[in-house]
Amino acid sequence: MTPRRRDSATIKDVAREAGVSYSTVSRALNDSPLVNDRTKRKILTVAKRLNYRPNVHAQGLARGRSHMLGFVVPDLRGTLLMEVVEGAERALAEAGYRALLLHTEWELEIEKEHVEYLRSSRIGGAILCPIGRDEEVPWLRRLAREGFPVVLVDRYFPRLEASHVVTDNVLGGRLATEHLLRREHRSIVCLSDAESHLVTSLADRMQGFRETAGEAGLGPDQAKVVTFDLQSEVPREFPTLRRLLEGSQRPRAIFAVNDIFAMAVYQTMSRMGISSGEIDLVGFDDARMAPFMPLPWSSVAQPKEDIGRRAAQILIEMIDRGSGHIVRESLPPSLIVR
Amino acid sequence: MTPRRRDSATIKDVAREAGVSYSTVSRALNDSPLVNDRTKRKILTVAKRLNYRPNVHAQGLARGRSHMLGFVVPDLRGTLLMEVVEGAERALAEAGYRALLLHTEWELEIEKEHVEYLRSSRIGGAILCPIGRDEEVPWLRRLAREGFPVVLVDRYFPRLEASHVVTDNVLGGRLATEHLLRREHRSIVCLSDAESHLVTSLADRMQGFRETAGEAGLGPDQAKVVTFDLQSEVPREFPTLRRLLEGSQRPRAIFAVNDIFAMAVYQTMSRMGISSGEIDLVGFDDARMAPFMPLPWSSVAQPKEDIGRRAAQILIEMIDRGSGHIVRESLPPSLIVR
DNA sequence: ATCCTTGTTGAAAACGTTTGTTGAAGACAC
DNA sequence: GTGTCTTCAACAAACGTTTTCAACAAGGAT
Repeated sequence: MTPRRRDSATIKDVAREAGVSYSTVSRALNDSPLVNDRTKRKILTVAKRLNYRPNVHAQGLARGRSHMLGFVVPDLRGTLLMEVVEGAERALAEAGYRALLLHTEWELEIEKEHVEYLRSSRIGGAILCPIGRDEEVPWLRRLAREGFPVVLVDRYFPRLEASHVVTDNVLGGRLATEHLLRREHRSIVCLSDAESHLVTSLADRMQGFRETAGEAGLGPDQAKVVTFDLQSEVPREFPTLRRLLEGSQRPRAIFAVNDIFAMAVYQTMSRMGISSGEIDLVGFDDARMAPFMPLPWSSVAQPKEDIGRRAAQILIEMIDRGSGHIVRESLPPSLIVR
Repeated sequence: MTPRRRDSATIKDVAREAGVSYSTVSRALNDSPLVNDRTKRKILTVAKRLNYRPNVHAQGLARGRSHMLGFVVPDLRGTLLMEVVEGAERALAEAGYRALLLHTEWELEIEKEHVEYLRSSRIGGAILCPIGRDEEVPWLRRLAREGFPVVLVDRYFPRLEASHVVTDNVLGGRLATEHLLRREHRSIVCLSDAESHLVTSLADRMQGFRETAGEAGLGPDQAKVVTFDLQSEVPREFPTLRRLLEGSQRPRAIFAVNDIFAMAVYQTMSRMGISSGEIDLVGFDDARMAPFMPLPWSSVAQPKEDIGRRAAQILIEMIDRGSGHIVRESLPPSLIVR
């Protein structure tokens, strides 16, 4: 082999310099109790002087696992994942782990590739936000079955044996609805996505809405659900919303299951000349743009960073303890009143 | 060593199964010309059948370099970096590279740690968005000097021997100003940050503004620069802006050097009851929330994804070619008129 | 004295690749 | 036949760690 530029001191350099064998150096660096304190101190001094840093590949090879993890996310453009990733990265960094960031671009095929890559590259574990709907996740199932440490965020599959951390979306829907009830509304519209039954988080928010409205004695007419499909609406015109807001008996209280919808409502109101005082609007997600709006609306804030942080903690726990113990957590959201 | 669970077939399993030595398998997998085509095909078939995937750590160790790179960014909350990272990740993934995401949290000390980590862990290279102001970057300088492949994004240091990819901010300032001039304004206010002289991107935008205004014959009174410090303003009240917009001789054309400032202007106008038709506002960054505003303003859009993509390409080039060739690129922004 | 501890160290075998070197077999010219 | 070239495959030595095992010394109990 051609000699390579030596990037950094190795364990052998330290050993030679300190006058001990390199196994002793390894032990000293890993703070093993098998090495004398004086020797340990000497070795650490030498290591620092030589600016020794371990070769992660050699460590990964010898240990059979590494301190590298993976994030697999569709993308970061939504209102949630960027902060989740940041929170997780923060917690991981504190524990000495690093994570690869892999985007699936909302493609099942790419997701599968990334997951396979993680498995085969002896990466320690992963935090996933899968795009698959429930049952179309054979590789996820395989992953879990084979004991690869995985934590799902923002999504859960009831029948999948894997840890997850999500927002308590039922509670979120409840908070939003209670807020509107507290303001004396006896008739509330819940604005949701046409495909909400496929997305557990949205379905849960609506369930919270229905439960709370029901408990308050609101009938089906007073607690209506209106769905629309943001993609298929005429760009930026939202005919569905115009229809909803037309006429004098327009709703006075709207719970939008996410802030993108709330934004659409707000924009439509503004276009139709409806003053923002006329309708009580509650969104969900506490999107970054929300507080910047001229007349910001209230929103249910997800504990985004905490989701990431908890997911990281759980993952690290699984790795360090080698436990296959499954943890399912729903973190409580909070209502931001504006 | 305790026997470990065998995660995946190794090169030796393939060799045994195919009836050849494992060095031949390695060569076949790397498509070396030193192995017969028939043998190669057979080996590839067996490898696929056994679901062989190389162990990245072993490869990294043997090759002395890896296909893992690093992103080092302050955070992703701004208007730019998230998309840059996405664009870069996309380009890297296509080329078979993966990247660790490391946040510096705007702390010099953490940045230094991350950079040191990358260097010592034999990572292949990195895309950096450093927080340091110009000369306080000794470790960056060291990195470049030692030939570690690095590409800077969104920032450049004139005296640093390192590649970078940035937006052509001078051109951006020019586009914004020309837009306002085209709309017959003979008096324009440029709203900038109090610390803009420390940030090359903002300084460049202002330079573009001054140049263009000067060429159009606007005097200092007609092309004023107003600076304010978003952090220190009374939260959400922006007294500086109120003062600016008070009175009948308020500016009719404002170029805000970023969309956060544009948002602040918009919000203040709204609070003061100034109709949005009264002032022509141009922002910078094309922030995600901009198009959602009830009356969106125009903005200079940075080629965010392209910055990431180009940075990735340059980095890969440096790594694959082993060339220390320095590439400095300014990508042109474009004006989004709304 | 012998035999166990206990504490500390070193030698050496992994971990799964890449790659320089060697050698075998066949082709071809003499 | 012998010699030289090619083509291909096997051998073996790295890469930098971790970890098992054996070794040795010092001390205490028998």
